[in-house]
Amino acid sequence: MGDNIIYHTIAEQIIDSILNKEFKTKLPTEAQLMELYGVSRNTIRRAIDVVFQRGLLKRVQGSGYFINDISREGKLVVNLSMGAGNPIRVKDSKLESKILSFDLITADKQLSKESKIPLGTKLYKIVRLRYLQGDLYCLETAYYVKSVVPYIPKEVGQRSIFNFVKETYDINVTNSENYMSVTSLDRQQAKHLNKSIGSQELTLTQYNYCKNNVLFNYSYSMYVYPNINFYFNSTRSTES
Amino acid sequence: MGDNIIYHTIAEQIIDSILNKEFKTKLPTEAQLMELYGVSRNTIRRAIDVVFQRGLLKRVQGSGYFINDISREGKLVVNLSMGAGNPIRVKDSKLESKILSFDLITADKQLSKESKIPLGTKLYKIVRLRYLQGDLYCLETAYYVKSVVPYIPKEVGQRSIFNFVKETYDINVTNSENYMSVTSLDRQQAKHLNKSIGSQELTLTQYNYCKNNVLFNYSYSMYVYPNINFYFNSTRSTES
DNA sequence: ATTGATTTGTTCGTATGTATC
DNA sequence: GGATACATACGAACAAATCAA
Repeated sequence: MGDNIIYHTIAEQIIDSILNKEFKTKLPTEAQLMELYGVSRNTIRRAIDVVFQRGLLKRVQGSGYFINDISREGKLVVNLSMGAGNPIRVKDSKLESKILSFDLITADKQLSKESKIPLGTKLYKIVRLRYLQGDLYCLETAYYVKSVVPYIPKEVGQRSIFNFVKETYDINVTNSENYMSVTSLDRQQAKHLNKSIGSQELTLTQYNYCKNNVLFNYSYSMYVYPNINFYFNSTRSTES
Repeated sequence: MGDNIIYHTIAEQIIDSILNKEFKTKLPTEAQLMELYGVSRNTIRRAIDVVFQRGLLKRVQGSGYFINDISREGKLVVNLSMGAGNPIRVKDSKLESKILSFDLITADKQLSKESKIPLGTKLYKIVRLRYLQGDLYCLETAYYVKSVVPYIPKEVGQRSIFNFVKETYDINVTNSENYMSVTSLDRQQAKHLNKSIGSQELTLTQYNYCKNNVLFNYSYSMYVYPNINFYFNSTRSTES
């Protein structure tokens, strides 16, 4: 089940400490963290790298690691660097779903072209409306590769499919490719979202890979939650 | 000027090799790269990490590093993991600008609240329309912190301000915070972009930091280029 | 189907450089 | 200037996944 890779588990513990406000403005120093977790400096730095890549830290040489505040005045911020399955990592945030369709399909030419999933691949196709704290959040169309995820019971569609896949098949997301765009609603989409036809909505298209870059999920979601913001962090060294 | 940090320069060379199609589907093995650049395995792996974080690779244990194709059928893909200053890293892509306003201002309460830039900070405020290959690309409103970037000549607004800042003050972007959202155009914005008032447009808000996390740029840009997609890559270890 | 070689992943140790306080 | 704290780079060993014989 779990993960016995040290730096991963330390990273998760540091993240939890940040979210639980045990670490408030600054992380302990590397030396203190080495002491705390009983590992080498390299391992601590690997763990901190992970936390940093989640967009939770600023690092200042000679000074320390400072905890990032990514909130925006009056806006819902979804941290995409944090994980697609549960991007909103707040204790009391409740995400509910209403299934609109649930099918086992075979990738046709159209889908294959738009998604690059090989023609003929067997997929679960699940369309659902999602609600955050009772408010309409997004319209999601998700495909799961059957050869990786052999079976999804329909009831699971009402809660987190990622959690089900994790608990049942021990499949974790290790890598995601994300595309943000705006798309126009067609008649049916508009109806489901209580919007007018042609309305431009923020759309996130995702490819989720599990261990060793095996694709297990492809999805696109149209977000209608008011003032929603997708956050992510990027780093660069130098440019050519 | 330049950067004598080995793994950064190796990373840049690998990226160039990928973009120039010298490496086509796969990177050489770590052992070969160690040989090629005459450095230790750790350093090669650090360099590869950088390339990976740019969203250019898939890594498969026991097999190798595979080059990612992030293109999408009939769509312009901007790789945000790659660098905000020049996200479109193609030789013949030409980005031109038309300055709408250019001012030296002081952060007021409103700006300070929305951007978290301290009240009273002296800033260059530059509003411009940007054109990609002659086609309207975005409406950008950018603020540069004067204490970090002492002077920007107005003419520079027509080309890359990031390049100017880099060449003149040796300031590089090392970290960016990005927020994607949709915003409604006000009357003036609509006029500049040839859209109707209230039209919903894809908006990227960015905070760009230079060495040791000093903020030097804050901006928001509304993108109207048809079918534009913003790509970025995210990785996870395990989830709680 | 097993083995063995190849290739990437994790973890340790150590030394030195550089920015901040 | 000195102490603290993060950054870079080397070397080494073993683990785990893949691939080919």
